[in-house]
Amino acid sequence: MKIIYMGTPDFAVPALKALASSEHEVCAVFTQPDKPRGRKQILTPPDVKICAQSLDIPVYQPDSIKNSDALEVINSYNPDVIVVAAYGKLLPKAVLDAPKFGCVNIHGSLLPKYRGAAPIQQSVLNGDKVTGITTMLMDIGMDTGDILLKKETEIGENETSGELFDRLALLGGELILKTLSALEKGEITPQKQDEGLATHTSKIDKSLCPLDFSKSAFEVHNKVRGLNPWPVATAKICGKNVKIFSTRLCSKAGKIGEVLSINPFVVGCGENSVEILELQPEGKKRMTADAFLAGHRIEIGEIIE
RNA sequence: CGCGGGAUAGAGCAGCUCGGUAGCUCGUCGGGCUCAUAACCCGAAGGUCGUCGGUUCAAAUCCGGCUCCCGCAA
Repeated sequence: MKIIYMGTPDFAVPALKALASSEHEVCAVFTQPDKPRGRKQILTPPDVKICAQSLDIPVYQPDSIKNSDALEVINSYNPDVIVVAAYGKLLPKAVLDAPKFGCVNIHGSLLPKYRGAAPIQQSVLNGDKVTGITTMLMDIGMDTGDILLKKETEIGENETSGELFDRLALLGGELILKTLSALEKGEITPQKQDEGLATHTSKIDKSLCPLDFSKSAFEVHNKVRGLNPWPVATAKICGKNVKIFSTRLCSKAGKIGEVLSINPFVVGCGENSVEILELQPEGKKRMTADAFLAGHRIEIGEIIE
């Protein structure tokens, strides 16, 4: 099939690669405009653009996909299908209707659960045991289109959003190939989503970062995993903001926020406790809890916020 | 010139105001204790104090330039 691919971050790269090395033809890639990133605000191209360029696929970065120019470009390629993965913009009806097979989205959850912006982080934040990838025929709504195929995967007890992202991105690549070949042969009957089961996720935001040790250890641990690698959960230790990169569940019991042990570094929660493994004080580099404690006099019984 | 923290032994920190012997915790190595140990005791090795220059009898410390790392904001 002749494909136009739309995607932006690293999550969308494996599927693009999978398509490019398949029997299908990726004739053009749409991605978000380069954006300033990092401390120096350097203009950085999206990962999908870098990948597309290395594959010698033409790249388009319109500010808006809603104007007629974009539609003209799309029509000029006369695509059989548009594949969308974390593109970052809603597509207008004219674009949805342009390709013969419509627009197929690769979504990082088992729809209709977790429609919207951050399904992968949300599944980790909620401590789900299972998640997956869904391919669906896009319609006007936010992830409301008819479902084509699903692929489940288990979430590890200590798996971070970043790790899950990487795995799901690869699964997405596999699933989109299956989806397209089945779609082409007419072997798929699109399934309506069950609106009664639908849930929606909003964007992840830094206001989620501060840890609340009055919550159960499970919830604290899920927050640490779910916000890694971005924006990363934080706690106040020795009066400073400290990012908490990784934790492990621990069954010791103690007061909320109380340091229960120094080696390992265990902090009491509302229920049970968590062992802090890796952290980063503001202005410092990321380090193990061991290293941090070597230079900071923290006593057993001290309270952390 | 967006705001701010930082660079000292393999790791993490103190020392800098007030210039004068390189310090702490951990790790490493050796020894001891112990049925045993990641526990405890004794000892040792390991640092051009980021870099270049200035002031000074004397600079980790005071002054100026440079490089690199990081947090916030975006």
